[in-house]
Amino acid sequence: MEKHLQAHDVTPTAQRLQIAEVMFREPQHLSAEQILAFVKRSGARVSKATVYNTLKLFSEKGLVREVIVDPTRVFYDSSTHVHHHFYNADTGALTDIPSDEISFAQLPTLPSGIRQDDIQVIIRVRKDPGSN
Amino acid sequence: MEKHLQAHDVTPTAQRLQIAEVMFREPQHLSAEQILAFVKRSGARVSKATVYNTLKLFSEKGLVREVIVDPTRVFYDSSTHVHHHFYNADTGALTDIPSDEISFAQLPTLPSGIRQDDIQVIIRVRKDPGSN
DNA sequence: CTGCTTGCAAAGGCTTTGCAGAACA
DNA sequence: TGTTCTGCAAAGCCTTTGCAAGCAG
Repeated sequence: MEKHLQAHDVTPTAQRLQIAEVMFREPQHLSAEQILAFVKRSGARVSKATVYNTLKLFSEKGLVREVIVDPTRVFYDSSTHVHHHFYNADTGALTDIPSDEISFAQLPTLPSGIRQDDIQVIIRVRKDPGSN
Repeated sequence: MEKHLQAHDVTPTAQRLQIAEVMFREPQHLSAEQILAFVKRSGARVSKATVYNTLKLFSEKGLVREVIVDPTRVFYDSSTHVHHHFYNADTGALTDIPSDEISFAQLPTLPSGIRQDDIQVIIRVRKDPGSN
């Protein structure tokens, strides 16, 4: 884990390692709040500010990916490879779309001088009212 | 315009018409703040709360579409048909991807009891550092 | 009258910031 | 010793809410 951070040019401190531990123990999507709770639950002492600082640093360094899908909070995705999401508007749950279930026939060309940073497909779903 | 609101089951009040006027005079993406500024600039008296209430109502009634792409604010899109966006992370500008430039080869099947609410492709772009 | 709408100000929730102390090289 | 990192509390920003006054049918 220490090597993983260093490989991304992130100095591994105790707090960063604890946050990384939570994020990378399995592929998942967590809000800052949830990450803070998990880290504290594991017995560590980390402040909210450090969680935010660290997540920002991680996303700049390519360790995690920000998922902007809920106007009230940012989710951090521990999988950085390109993949897409279902967002359940009823429950707030964010789940991966299996990569073999979605693909593009055509993608746009970018204006010159512009680089693609990320592509995200978000399929917003909710409970079918007819199935109640 | 009045008919347009009524057709979507929205009682046309003075404030709602003024907001609709701004939103629908051309296809565009605006934040609540920007909409408030435009409405005021046009000489009307509308409160911030009413702008928020109205945009929420409009999006519930399918008159506008919320675009969640910037963690700090919601954009409202006056085009409600399915289409996708470039988001310029440097400038905050949101622009449409021409619909003939993007298409899917495959889309996922949804779990039963779940209905698709919306699908959005967001291509986040930024200035190419190599082109400076 | 009765219910919906508006507006002001206050409250709320997430995130950032200022700054002093701690940790590290 | 100098730089980076951490943490607390306060500040900031966008958005929502409470509630009284206004309006419409």
